[in-house]
This record gives sequence, structure tokens and C-alpha cells, in this order.
Amino acid sequence: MTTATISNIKELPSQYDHTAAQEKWYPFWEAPHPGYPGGYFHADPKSDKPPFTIVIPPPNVTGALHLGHALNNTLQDILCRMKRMQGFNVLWMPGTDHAGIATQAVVEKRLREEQNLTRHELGREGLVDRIWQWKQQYEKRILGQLKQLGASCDWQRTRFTLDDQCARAVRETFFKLFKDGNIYRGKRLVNWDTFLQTAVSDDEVFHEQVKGSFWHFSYPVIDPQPGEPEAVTIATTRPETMLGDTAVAVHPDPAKQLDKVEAELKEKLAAAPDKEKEGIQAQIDALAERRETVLPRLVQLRDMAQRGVMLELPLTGRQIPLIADIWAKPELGSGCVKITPAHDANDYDVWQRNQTIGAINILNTDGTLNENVPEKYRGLTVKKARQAVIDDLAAGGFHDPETDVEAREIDLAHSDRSKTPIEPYLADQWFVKMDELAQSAMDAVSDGRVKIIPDRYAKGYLDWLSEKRDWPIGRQLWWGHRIPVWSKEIDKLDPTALTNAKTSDEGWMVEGTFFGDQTDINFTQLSWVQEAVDADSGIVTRYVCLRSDDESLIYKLEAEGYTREDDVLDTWFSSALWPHSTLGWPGQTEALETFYPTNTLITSRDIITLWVARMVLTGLYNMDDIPFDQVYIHPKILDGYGETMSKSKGNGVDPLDVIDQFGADALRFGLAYLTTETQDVRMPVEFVCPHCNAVFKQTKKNRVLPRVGCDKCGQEFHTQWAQTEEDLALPRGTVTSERFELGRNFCNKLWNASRFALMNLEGYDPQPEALAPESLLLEDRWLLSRLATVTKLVTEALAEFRYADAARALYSFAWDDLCDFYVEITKARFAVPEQRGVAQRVLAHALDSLMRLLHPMIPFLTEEVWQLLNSVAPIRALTHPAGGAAAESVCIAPWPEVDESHIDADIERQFAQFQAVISAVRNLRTENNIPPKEAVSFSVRCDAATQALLEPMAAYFESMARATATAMGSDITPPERVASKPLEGMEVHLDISDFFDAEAEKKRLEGEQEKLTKFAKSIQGKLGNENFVSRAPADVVQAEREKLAEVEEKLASIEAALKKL
RNA sequence: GGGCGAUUAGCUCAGUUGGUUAGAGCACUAGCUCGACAAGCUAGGGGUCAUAGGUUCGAAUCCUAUAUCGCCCACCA
Repeated sequence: MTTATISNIKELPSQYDHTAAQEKWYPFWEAPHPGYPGGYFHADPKSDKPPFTIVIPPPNVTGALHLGHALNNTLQDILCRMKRMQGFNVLWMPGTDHAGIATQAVVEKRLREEQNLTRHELGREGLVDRIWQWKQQYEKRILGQLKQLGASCDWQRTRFTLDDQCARAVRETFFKLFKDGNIYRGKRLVNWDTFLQTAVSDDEVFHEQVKGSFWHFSYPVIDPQPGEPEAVTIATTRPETMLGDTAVAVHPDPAKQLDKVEAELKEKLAAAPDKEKEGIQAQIDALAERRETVLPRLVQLRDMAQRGVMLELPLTGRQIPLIADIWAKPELGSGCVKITPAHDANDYDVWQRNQTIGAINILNTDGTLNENVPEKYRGLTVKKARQAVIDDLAAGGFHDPETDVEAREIDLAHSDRSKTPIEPYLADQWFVKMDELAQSAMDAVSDGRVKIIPDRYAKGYLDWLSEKRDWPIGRQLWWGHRIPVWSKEIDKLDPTALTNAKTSDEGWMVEGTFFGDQTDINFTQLSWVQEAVDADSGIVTRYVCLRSDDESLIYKLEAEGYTREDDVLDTWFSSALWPHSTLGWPGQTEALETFYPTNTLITSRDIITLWVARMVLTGLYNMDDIPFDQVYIHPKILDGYGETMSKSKGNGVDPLDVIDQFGADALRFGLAYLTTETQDVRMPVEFVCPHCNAVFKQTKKNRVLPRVGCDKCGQEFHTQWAQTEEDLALPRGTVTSERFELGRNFCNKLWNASRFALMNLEGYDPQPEALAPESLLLEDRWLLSRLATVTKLVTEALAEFRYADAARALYSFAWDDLCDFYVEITKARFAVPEQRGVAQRVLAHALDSLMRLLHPMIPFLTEEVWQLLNSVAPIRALTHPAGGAAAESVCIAPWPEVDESHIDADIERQFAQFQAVISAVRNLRTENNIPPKEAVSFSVRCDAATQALLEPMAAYFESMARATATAMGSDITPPERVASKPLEGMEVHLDISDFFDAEAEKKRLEGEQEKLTKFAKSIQGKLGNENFVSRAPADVVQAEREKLAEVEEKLASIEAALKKL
């Protein structure tokens, strides 16, 4: 450990060396210490301290961390470090997330680019191996970044959502849900990429306007009654899908719907600006016309639908029903709409409401038409089939190519990865039933067991859950937890086909017949079965869910002809278990016992539903208890243009770049300082030129370029986009933000204030007795009062996640109070031997407390200073020095207690008078152009009490303003030539005989006079208002009167001074 | 389309149940290398609190509308 002596303290650099501190103290914290065999960050479940647990939102192993992660983890670390100091047994559980789609996509992309291989060529195992390699590399990098940041995680417990322990929790949960009947197999529309032959998630889909057409067709009505329409007209942009139509819909109450639309339009019209009124009126007129032309027909059709009328679906020989459904819009087109549930999301919803119509999938996985369409269209691509269908419909008289087609811009979905159009595709899918689970998670928040902070975010959480939409959990990927279900089509007459599978608590193997005479494995404990009958074919499929990953069991199952599901589980399925799976569940571990439920979750708002809600629900389901009792949602970091930071935009900032340049402490303090309740953090991004170190703004243009030329020196450097060897040969330009200068400057200020204190603690004597209160001077009591106030404020603010408030309070205390005043004052006191001791003790104590209060935000610097303090002044308590030496590390030092007895408003007011006089003297000096080196003298007219408090401060006026107080009191006579400044209850006169500049002083006084006159007028205006005097509270009126008197007094003295000039 | 949030100094942000002359950091101006700190010190300049109404003795703060921006969700036959 550091053994600092006074002499080497004098050699400490005048700039804080963040790199050295980071390298020194992180390993120190992780090393074993007496009472902490696993290091300070390791949580022992056997500890008798109360537990405090946070689980990290596991970062994706997709890539490196960005500033958003830095913020998220800084906020968690601040809380953890504070709680540790407050005597809690803190567990911060670290880990990473396998992030199915994102990670697999990144690795596949690399595979294509580097080796020109597709995943199919590599095979499932090969690809998964590749991804594991990627994961090892990035996990290391991510965890390294967190350590650089100073995160005090319990690294010995690091987990990964795809490791064995998490896998066990996933299987157990899936099994439980399966057994409870909460998992079922259904159909789901997915975004199908016919080129890559895979489903892609919504956020991997981009929309592009393309030119297309809008075709009108008519479907004949079968056996219309006299007077009824003989055909219905529908329109589509995708004619080929008509081969999969299973119904045509009309609105169930077209008249009412038209009324509703009209009412909405009228409302809009009333509120609309004039320029839009015309357009809206036209729409209303069109609507009125529709009532005449279209509505009677729609009413007829609606009645026909209710009668069960069928339509002929041309080209297919099929008949489809006319149905009544709200999806049909009477205000649009013909008012009728074709329903293709397997290839359109809205039509899919219509099917959900009208189950009998069925759904027909007409596509193969490669995008060609399948066996569900008439033979002549089979095998055709969508494009070819479209033309064939149009031609055949025209030939059959169902479509007139001359009149029944119009050009239209279509917003077409494309796959981000293959850039080909997306086909909505009906795929088999596993679902989790959400009704009860969602309700339980809603209840936990509505009844306050889980508190979401700020509480406005609870609304989104509850709204989303209240839809209780079943959770599709399968993903057509290879990277993830493979669904633990095996299936086989079985003969209905198979004697092992079971009917009681779902009802028996013992499982389905009651008779032990499944594996013949196999009795070596207790299969019933490890599996559960569901059976499904396909309505059309009558084929029975049996699904066996395995709880264990026992190889021999799997072997036997597969030997029986069962095949495993290809799909893996949604990444959120494993993340949802994070709070309990990481603690060992389903094992009944000591850690789980001690640390579950966890206390606080800190995350960003975009995953409240995807992640937070699901953790609550699985926590309640698996553990029968909430996973955490509060969730703090922190702001997002945006760039200088107000856009979210992302790698793909190129506006991301690597925290390591910031740490290199400014230090982890500066990064952390800067982030905490910016974390306010309502605001997102806007952070202009700059390039740092590696050639000349110039910093210049990143623009929307240059942020996506592989090479950028420096604004200052013109030389080029490469960015994150560099791919070619040529670009990469250039030096790398880092990306940063000047926002962190605040933190760096503050750290440097703290460092130098600490250096000053350490240098002046020579001969420091802790003394066995408490410091006698009467030995404290005004400034000592003032500092202690401020310290107690700030301690209270910071403690309360951090408990309520008001990070910015805490950071601002500490910044202002350290800089404005401690450095600008107390330290300056002690310079004079240290010069006087008999005043040294008390000032040293107060200073050491204040610095000690400040380091502890700052440690959660600024861990490295505070540790550095703490260790130096320990070597110079090991005992620093003010009132109980017998308690012995300070803790061996600030990270386990007790959190400062608020000493209420120190808080003294009178003292603070008195000190403010001193500050006002100092400030007045300095101002008068500057305004009268008196050089700083010149000594001046001044006098203060004031009452006896003020005189008593100011007189002992004479030495400080000398040292801080180079001014000698010549007279103080009520009857002083200022010298002939003075510059005067009236203050509250005082008047400061600076003797300017040697620097007399009548013009300058006159100008100054007149300026001040003008301001005060204006102010006086505004107060007089208020007081002259009868209503104000009679209605405002008496104390407010009184305060205004006193204010006015004050101002008038000041004006009088300025007038006097002017007259004298 | 629905929901949420924002708009305060050139920039990034504070501003407590409505009550001093609306604050901070950066940037800017002037001056300062006195033994903590030039990443600093001292003193300054700079704001019609987005706009329009309303409530009130009194509005940056409360209400209504508008504009602009951002985020989440839904939708786009």
C-alpha cells in the first residue's frame, strides 16, 4: 500500500493521473483483504449484513459497449458502492446475454464477407461453434470495459444467458409451463425472407416506397336472391394471394361506421387550419355520396353474410364465405375486403375472430407457390404467379385489364439482411399463454410490490401487459436455447397414445409403456407430453418435452423416431429468468435464499415490456415472488442532433475512448451529473484527430465515412467504418464528447485540493479527545454546517435516484465552499502555529467525508486520496477519534452520517455576510482598475454584531482580496476618495486615493443606481397594487416592504456617494 | 393514429407546494504565473423562459390550444 510521506506528497503531480489510479486500485479492490477473502466486491451469502442485490442488465455479446451501457452501469455502480458503504452485503450480479438474432446475424455476416460461406454450408454445429468463439472474444472485451469503468461487480459469479446454469433454468421453466398447459403450438405470421429462408424480426425489416398497382376483381355470389348483387368487388395490391383467400368480409354495421367516420371528420374540420379545411370538406362530401351509392349495397351484403352466403373463388374451384367483420371499411373502395389469413397480418386477425374460415398457406419456404394452389400455379415465383392470376382472371371475366387497375405507390417491406421483399408467412410456432401470467405481473405493479421509477413508465408497462397477447417464443435460428421438445407423428390407434397426458400429475408414462421395458430412467419425472390432431388430415403429432439434457435420454427418444424442434427460444425467454437463474435456480442455493428477491433494477425505457415485464412474470411463476422491488428507468443518451446513438448511425462513442482521454472518474461523474429525471442526455459528438489532437464536430455526413480529414491539420484518419487495408493503415481517430470536460476538471480540482490538504497536514495530531466545540471558529462551523447539509442532501438524493442533484451538490460544495473559501482561509490560519491544529483537523475531516461521499461516483480518485490520507492522517474523525484508524479502503469505509447538530442556518447567514464583503471589495477593485498586486484598504459601515463577526476575519481579507480593513462599525468616517458599495445592512468603502478615477467610479455607481431604481419601481408597483396588498399572504407583503426599504437605503447611499464625487 | 416526454443564455442543462433582479458548466470579454490547481484564479457581459390565450394579487412553474423535436406502441388491403 502507499506509504506517503510529507516529502513525496510535495512531489505529487499537479494533474490527476487517472490512468495510474485506475491501474492501481481496481486490482487492489479485487484482491483478498482481511475479512474479505474474495475481495471487496464478492458477496458472501453467509454474511450477517443485510443483503442488497442488483442484477446487471446483461449486455449483448454482439459487440462492444457504448455510452448507454456506460451510463447504465455507472448508475448501478454508484448505488452498489453507496450501499456497500452503508453496511449492506452488496451483490452486483454481472453477466452477458447471448442475443440470438443480433449475434447470429453478425457472425453470419462475417462468414459471408470473410469466407463467402453461408450458415447452411457450415452447418448448425459449425455455426454455433463459430458464434461461441465470437462470444468468448466479445464477452472478454465487454467485461474488460466494465472493469475499466470501475464497476464493482461480483465477477466470481459472472453468468451468460446460454451457459449451463441458465440452460437448466430455461429447461425447467419451459417444462413447467409445458406441463401446466401454458405452452401451446399455434400459427403465427412471420416476416419471411425467401432468399435467406428464415424469419426476420420486425426491426430487421425496412420499408421502401415502390411503384405498384391496385387491381380490382369480382367474385361471383352463389345463388343470390332476386335483387341481390351477383358479385362482390374487392381490390388488392397482391393478386396472387387470392389463391389463399378464405373469405370476403363486409362491415357488420356499415351505416353506423359511416356515421362514426363522418363525426370524426367533422370534428377534425372544426379544429383544422383553413388551408386544410377544403380537403376535409371534400372527404365529408364524398362520404355523403357513398351513403347514396354504396351503403345500400353494403347493407344487403351484410345481410347476405349473416345468412351464410358463399362466394365462388375464381381459378380455384373453391367456395368461400362472405363474412361480417369490422376489418372491412365501408368508407373505402368497394367496402369489401378479401381475407388471406396466411399472408396478411390484418387478415390473420380476422381469422382469429372468425376461426371457421381457416387459413391456407400458399407459399413454399423459397417463395414459390406450393401444393395448396391449383396445379398450374405450383412452383411459380410470386412475380410470375401474379401475372398468371391476373391474366386468368381477365380471361374468366372477373377482371377488366382496361378499367380495373390503377397505379399506386406501395410501401413494401424488405429484409434488411438480404434486401429482398418480405413475404408474410404463416409458420408453426410455440406460444406461452399470457392471460394469468400477464395478470400476475400487472398486479405486482398496480398493488405497489414492484415500484417503477419515474412512475409514468408504469402506464406503458400496464397497457402492454393488459393486451395479454400470447408470447411467441420460437425463433428460426441456431444460436440460442433449442426448444426442448421432440415430436413424432403417431398412429391414432397406437396403444401408447394417451388421452390423460395433460391431467395426470404423474406425467404420461403411468404405465411405463413408452420405452417398452426400460426402467432405468425415471422418465416420468423428466418429460411431459402433449398431442395435437391436425383438423384436416387427422394426423396426430405427439410432442415430448424433456426437462433434462441427459444425453442417454435424448438418444433413446430419438431412437424411437422422435425429432427435435429446430427452433430456438426467443432471447428474452432466458433473460426473463435472469434474477433467479443467475442465483442458481432451480437449485435451492444459499445465494438464492439470501439474495432473492433482488432490490433494484436499473435499465433503460425501451425494454420495460420486453424484459422487465417478463422478469416480473417469470419471477412470480417460478419463485412465487417478485424479482425486485424497484425499477429505475434512466434517460437515454442522444447525440448532438437529438438522435439515439447507435453503431449503424456511426454516432456511437466508445466509453474506452472517453476513459483514455478523460478518465473513468470523469466519465462517471459526467454521466451522473447529466442524469436528471425527465431529460434525455444530449451529447454532441466530436472526432479527435490522432495527428494533431484537435477536436472537431462530428456531422451527419462525416460520421458514416471510413476516413475523415481533420478540420485543423487536414490529415486523414480512419473511423469505425474503415474496411479496406488502405483505410486501416491510417491512424484511428477516436470519437468523444466535450461533455466530459466538466468531470475531468472537477477531478483535477479535487486532486489539487487534496494535495493542498496533504501538504499542510504536516504535524497533524489526531488528539485523543473530541474537538471542543468552542475551539471552532466561524468558518469551521460554517464548513461543518455545509458538510452536514450536503451529506443529508446527497444521501437522500441517491436514495431516490436523483443522481444529478447529488452530483451538483457535491460539485458545488467541493468547489465553491471547500476550495474557494475554506481552503483559502486555512492558508492564513496555517501560517499561525496556534491556529494550525484545529484547521488541520477540520480540513482532514471535511476531506475525509467528501471522499466518502464522492466515492460512489468517483471511485479511483477517492481511493487514491484516501490512501494518501491514511498515511498522513490515519485518524480523522472529529468527535470520536478514539475509534481508531480509518478504513483500509474507502470503498468499505462507512457512509458519512448526517450530524444534525452541525447544521446551523445562523452561521451560514453570518458567513454569507463575510462572503458578500469579500466579493464587494474584489468587485470595487476591478471596477476601479486597481491592479491585483496593489494592496488596498477599506472600511465597512455596519452594526455591532456584524462588526464582531467581521473583525476576526481581517487576515482573510488580506490573503483573499489583498485588502486591509481599517475600520468597521456604525460610526466610521470613510476617507475622502472612496469607491462605495451598499450591501444588505452594510456599506463597503474602498479607499481609492492612490487610484482615483472619478469617471470610472461615477460610471459604476450610475450603473448600479439604474439597476436598483428599476428594481425599486417593480416593488413599488407591486405594493401600489391594492389587490396584492389585500390578497397576498401577509408575510409575502411584509417581505416586499422590507425589500423596498433595503433598496431605498442602498439608493440613498449611492446618491450620497455620487454627490461626493 | 394512440401514448409519453421535451422546448429556459451561442451550446449542454438545473430551476422544490406559483412569491427576491431566472442559475450552473462550456464558450465569450477584461485582468491575473502570490507555494494546491492555467484542466486554474478574480471580475464581467449575455435570457420577451417555443407561441397564443386563460386562471391568479402574482406564472419559467398551473390550465387550454398551436408549433417544433424526440421516444414507445399500433398501422400502412
